[in-house]
Amino acid sequence: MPAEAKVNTVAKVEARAAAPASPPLTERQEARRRRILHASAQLASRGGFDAVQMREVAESSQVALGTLYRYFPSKIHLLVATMQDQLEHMHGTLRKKPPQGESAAERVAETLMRAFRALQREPHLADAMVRALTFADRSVSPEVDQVSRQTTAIILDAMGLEDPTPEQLSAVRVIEHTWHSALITWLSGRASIAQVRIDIETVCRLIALTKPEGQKPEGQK
Amino acid sequence: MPAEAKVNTVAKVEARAAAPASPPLTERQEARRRRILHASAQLASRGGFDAVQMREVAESSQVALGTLYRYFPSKIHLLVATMQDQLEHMHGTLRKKPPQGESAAERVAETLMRAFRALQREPHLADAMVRALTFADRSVSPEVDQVSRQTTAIILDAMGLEDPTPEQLSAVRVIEHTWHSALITWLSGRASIAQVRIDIETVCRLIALTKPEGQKPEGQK
DNA sequence: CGCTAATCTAGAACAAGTTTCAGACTTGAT
DNA sequence: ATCAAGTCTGAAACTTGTTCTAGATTAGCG
Repeated sequence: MPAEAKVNTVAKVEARAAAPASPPLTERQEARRRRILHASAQLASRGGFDAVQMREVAESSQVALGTLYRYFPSKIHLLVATMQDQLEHMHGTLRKKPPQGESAAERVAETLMRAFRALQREPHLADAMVRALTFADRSVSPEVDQVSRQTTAIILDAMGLEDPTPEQLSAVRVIEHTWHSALITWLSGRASIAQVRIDIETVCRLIALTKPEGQKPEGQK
Repeated sequence: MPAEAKVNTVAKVEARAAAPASPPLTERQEARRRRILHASAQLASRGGFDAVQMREVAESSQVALGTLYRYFPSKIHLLVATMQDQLEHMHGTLRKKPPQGESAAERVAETLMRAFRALQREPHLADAMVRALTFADRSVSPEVDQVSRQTTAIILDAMGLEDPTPEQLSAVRVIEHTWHSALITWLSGRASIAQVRIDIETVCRLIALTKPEGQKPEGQK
């Protein structure tokens, strides 16, 4: 079925007519790219950020070092792309069984906790991806932004919103901030799993505050 | 006995804020340490994280490379210590002119925005410190924790709280998460200064939610 | 097919963080 | 003053991310 567009991490950022922005990849190139991402995720799963060594990735994916750098201009780019990959997969998984909570806040918290549990199964991989994400400098902005958009989409999905208000988008941004930072404190051993849950639940309360005026917060108490 | 006391885990220095009184450091050692931190901040101010090169720090502070590593076991340790230094200074500054807002939320937001403005004056230094902070792994946990405690203290100061409830501490943790993560998005050019302000103001609204029930939220609306 | 440009490969080379080592220097105790 | 233990220095070595080069392959095109 040709309808299967390349959902790949290669941003479908078309649009520019004149710009040679998105080169169509050959079969073999697409295969190389997949091998590289697979090797990256595999090495990351073993030993986290430090275990993803460019020479090893190149060898594992049977590609020359120079080629690896042609596909991903830095280790950070590679790991952020790996995260894009995983995020897509997770978004798909989450879509299949939407959260059950009554309020938007509950659903978002449930969704994030589900994602958190998935990360706990591969803590080293989580380490590599999250560290890369927060360490990324300006040269990786487009890719990091893409990850951010994907995360936003997941949260908005959980909220069940079509077109959020600016206020709601602010709340979502703050939730993302908390999510990333809480993950970091967990990964570096400074916060327990329980504490991450509390932080997520706490920040999700913000959602109730941003409801369009007519609605009253669906809180408990 | 030992000559110049063991500097090894110089970092495990008690939680004492700015106590040059108790450390087991010689005069000359204290001076070395200060030279190193000064060189670190200076180089960071010029070119950010990348400009802080251990060989340069060593040369600038007139210390052998091996000695630098004895004082700060890694570049990350060094930069986190630099941040501790700067934070102390900032806490002192903030104490002198406490924020004016009526509500706790307003005061915290004002305080963080003041800190943010200070960081904007030395964006490269901010880059070096914040990147180091979020990139730090478990081996730097004690030092990062110290920075976190200091930040918590600043926020609680702004709230005017003596003994916060667990709920309030959760809110403060979420505010810190947002603060760090928002800084990162700003440093990497993915968020504007205005957006950081909005995020800070948004998350500070959480404070009103965590008041012990007796008290009415001090906002109007 | 034959050509040209782009891509890929192997490997060396470079850069910066980190480690190691022998020898000179300090310090505090005897 | 002397000595043992701990510290500092200078320099080299090692590690891993990144860049560069020359030659082999591949892709697209007339």
